[in-house]
Order: sequence, then C-alpha cells, then structure tokens
Amino acid sequence: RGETYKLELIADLADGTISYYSHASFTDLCRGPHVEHTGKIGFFKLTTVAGAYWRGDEKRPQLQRIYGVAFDTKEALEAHLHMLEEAKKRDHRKLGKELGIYFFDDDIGPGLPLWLPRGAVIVEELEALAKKTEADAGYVRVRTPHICKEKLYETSGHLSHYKESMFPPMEFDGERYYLKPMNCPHHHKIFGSSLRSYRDLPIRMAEYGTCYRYEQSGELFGLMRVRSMQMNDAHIYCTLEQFEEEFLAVCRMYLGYFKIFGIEKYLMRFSTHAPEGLGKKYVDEPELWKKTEDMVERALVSGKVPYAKSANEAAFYGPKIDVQVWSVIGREFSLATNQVDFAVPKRFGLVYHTAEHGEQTPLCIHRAPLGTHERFIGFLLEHFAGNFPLWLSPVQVRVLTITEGQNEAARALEKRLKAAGLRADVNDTSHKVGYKIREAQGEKIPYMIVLGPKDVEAGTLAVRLRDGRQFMGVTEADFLAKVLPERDEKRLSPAWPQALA
RNA sequence: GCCGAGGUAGCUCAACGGUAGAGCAAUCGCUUCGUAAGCGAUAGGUUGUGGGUUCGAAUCCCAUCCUCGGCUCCA
Repeated sequence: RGETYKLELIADLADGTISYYSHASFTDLCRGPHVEHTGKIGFFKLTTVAGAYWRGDEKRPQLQRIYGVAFDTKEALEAHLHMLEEAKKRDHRKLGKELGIYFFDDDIGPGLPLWLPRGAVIVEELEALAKKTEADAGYVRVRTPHICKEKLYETSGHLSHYKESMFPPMEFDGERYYLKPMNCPHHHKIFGSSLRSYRDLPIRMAEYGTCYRYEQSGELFGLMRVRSMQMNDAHIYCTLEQFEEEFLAVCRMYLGYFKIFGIEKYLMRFSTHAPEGLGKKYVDEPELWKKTEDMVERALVSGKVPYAKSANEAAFYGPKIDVQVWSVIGREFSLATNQVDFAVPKRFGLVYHTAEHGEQTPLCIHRAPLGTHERFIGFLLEHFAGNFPLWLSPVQVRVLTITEGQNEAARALEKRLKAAGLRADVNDTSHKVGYKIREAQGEKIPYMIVLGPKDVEAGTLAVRLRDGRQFMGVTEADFLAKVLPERDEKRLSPAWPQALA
C-alpha cells in the first residue's frame, strides 16, 4: 500500500524531479533532508501515535502517524514537557469536575452536558452580560421552540447542506419534526411574520437559543464540542446601505468582550469560498457569493479590522468571520462567529418595502460573539484556570469561623453580604481554620473572611484573597467599598494593595 | 464515523487468573484551634453493560456503551 501512495506522490510532482534518500538498506522517496542518526535530531521525545487519513481525506485509508517533539537543548525539551503537565491542570474537563461546573451522565447521553448549580451561575451571569450589551446596542429579544417541521429546513436549505449534522427526525401526526441545529430559520419566520418597511430596519433579533447538532461521536470533546448548546445568537436584518455599519458594530462588540474577559490572543478569520467551492454550494448564485464576500472585505478594510483570509471555509449560505482564540493549553477554537447571508432570506421570501414602493430582500448578518455557553465557559475555565473574576465566581465570599463562638456573627455577616448582592456562604464546621482555607482555596473562592474572637470583638474583618494576600482589621464598609465595584465593573483582578497589611 | 488507548468506591489510584484495597471526600464522635490537610470510628463496589472461556474472571476472549489521544468535522 505504501508503494501506491509513493506512486501517487510521484505522479503529483510538479516538475517531475524525483529525489530519494537511503539509509543503510532502506531507500525512501523523500524531498528530504534525512538525518544520519537520531543523535542529530537533538533532544526529542515521541509523544503519541494516531491514525491519520491519507492526504487528510476521510474517504481515503488511514496511515499511522507518529508524533514527537524536538528541541536544541535538554532544558528546552524538559521545559516543554513541564508546560504540558501544567497545561493539564488547566484542562476545562478537570476543572469543570473539581469545581462542580458541569457533568455528563450515561443516561442523558454523550455530548449533552448538565450544568450544576455553580455552572448555572456562570451561565446566567454571561446571559445577563449579553442581554445588557445587546439591549444597549438596540437589539430586541425573541424566543423560539426547539423543534419544527421538516418544511422549514427544506426552505432554509439545511436539509440539503447540513443534514448529516442534524439529529434524525421524529414522526408524529403525519409530519416529520427536527430538533433545531440553529436559530436562523425560526428568526426568519419572525421577520416574515409582519410587513416590514425600510423604516423598520435594521432589525436586530437576539435569542440565547438552544440548538442540537448531531456531532460525530469522535468529535465530542468536553464542553468544547457538544450536541446540545445554548448560543448567543442574533440576526440582524438590514439594507445593503446599512450593512457596513452594522457589520462593524458587531466586530466592535467582539472587541469589547475580549477586553472584559482579558482575551489577548485572537484572530479574525475571514472564511470565503475557494473558486472550486462555488460549485458545491449554491451553484445557481455564484454572483451572490462574490458580492457578499466583496462587501465583507470592504467593511473589514474600511473598519481597519485585522483579519486573515481562509478560503473554502464559509458557511453554506455565505462568507463568515470566525473568531479564533487559543486557550493557554494551546488548543485553538472558533469561539464566535459572524456570518453574512443574502441567500436564505431570499429563499424565505423575506422582503421589506422600499422608499420607492418596491420590495427588497434584506441582508442578514448572523452573529454569536459569545459563541455558545458550552464552548465559552469551557474556554474561560482554561483561560482563568478556574480563577474566575469576581463577577463570574459561583461563590464570591466565604466566611470561615475559627471557633463555635463566631457562628452567630458569621451567619449575620453572611446575611448582610447577601443583602449587598454577593454570593456568600459560611463554613462553620469544627475543622481548623487552616483546613477551611485549604478547602476554599481549592474551590478558588475569590474572598475568604476569617472570623475569630478578635475580629468579632473589634467588629472588623480579616480578609484573605485567593492569591494569598491577607488584610487584617478591615471594616465591613471598606470591604464592600472595594468588592462591589470590582464586581460591578467586571474587573479582572482585585484592587487591593500589594503589600501584606 | 475512522485509527489507537482506556473505563475498579463520590474523587485520585492499587490489585493484572485464586476471598476487591488505599488516600482524600462522606457519616458519627472527640477536638474549639488565627490563614493551604487535628484525632478516632463507621459506612461505601454485581470492577461501564451483556455474553463467553475457566474449578475459579476486575484480570483472558467477543460484543456493546462511554471517555481520552489523534484524523475528519465544527459554535
């Protein structure tokens, strides 16, 4: 079989020049160079073995690929291996389990995560952020059902372009119903539910919609790749003239979010269709592709949005901007997406009345700046190593008593902290305070208040931050004056003096 | 879906053909202690599931489900 592959490579050689390398009795077709012996490689370690499709095509056989890493120095190799070990500690699956964020259950099914109470807190904080941001940006909110008749996806084109990623239909009342893999067709129906005038546009329609996609079993990966997901979705229906401004407003929304989450490494990937890609998508409308792609690129250039072009990765209905981010472990993810769609609104017969008494198909921008809760929270777990900023922390303050004598005061303090809107709890078990601190550190709780007899007597707080800093004799008013702005301004790090008080 | 590796107590792991075990967590006592593990006791498992081989299976074989490393695909 190896010979067949080598012959195929030879046939593809552009200039017909064949080179080969020999090592003892082994001769190999290779562009080269080869090394004489492994001593010349430097410091290396073979890391993993895996099947890989011949020439990356899943229709073709697999060969075994051996992976390894090599470095100039032993220290560099060891540093790399150490980094991999450290990275494992930040794995969102490990942290998700340790911190009680989510879990999977065999009776629920693969790729169907359940949010635990602490995960649900994060989900709801993110939703609140999105809803506020979108309300400020002039979005309206809608809500749509999770299933619909087959007809909808025939109209949208999903059945012909996306069927293998949809769950099989359920049949009843003589109809076939599908779980929705995306929210757009439902939103299109809402747009089409009443007469629209050019005066109504743009219409920015948002929903944290739950979608279901039948991802291949081998593609499932913790929270990053799941089969049920809640998407920070919205569709902006606008005129051609409004497109650039709307599109750039979405890009600016991304940048605003990156700042909030401290995401520094990202790439806006502009996915277009390769010329040959035109044939397999909407073959009848190649001019539409060209038109929307040009439009997007003009907007990117005029808005000075840095981007990288990537051919043949567009959605079936149009070009898109994917936001690629890298977790600290070095995994790359499409975290968010921004897609342009001329085609599907047309298929749905969506129109608005123009000033000239005519009818025009609106342009639709699909956007999901926070992607899905699943992937975004998976990413944030790795990004923050579980040390969520205060506003996202499931438990924000824990009160630790030193002896039973403080239990009453601790409960009273907890009550006041909760009244201030903080997520607070108390550990009044009979363990030593060192043990309680260890436990709270493990849960990555941002603030610990150690309450002993001296504190109760003085009426002040002994505050411990999760980075180990301690501040004695803090008044409750001072504590709230520091913590509440940290929460409300969604600060990434607490504003406390560096020196140990 | 494909190639490969794994599933043992809530968690992390041991036992690898001969009665399933440890640490942590849990529960109950004792302890009342000042910034990352106080002490003791108790309880907890049809070894993912279903078949098979064997006097005997967590251990070997087959099937299946799930997870992991990749491939392919993607928010």
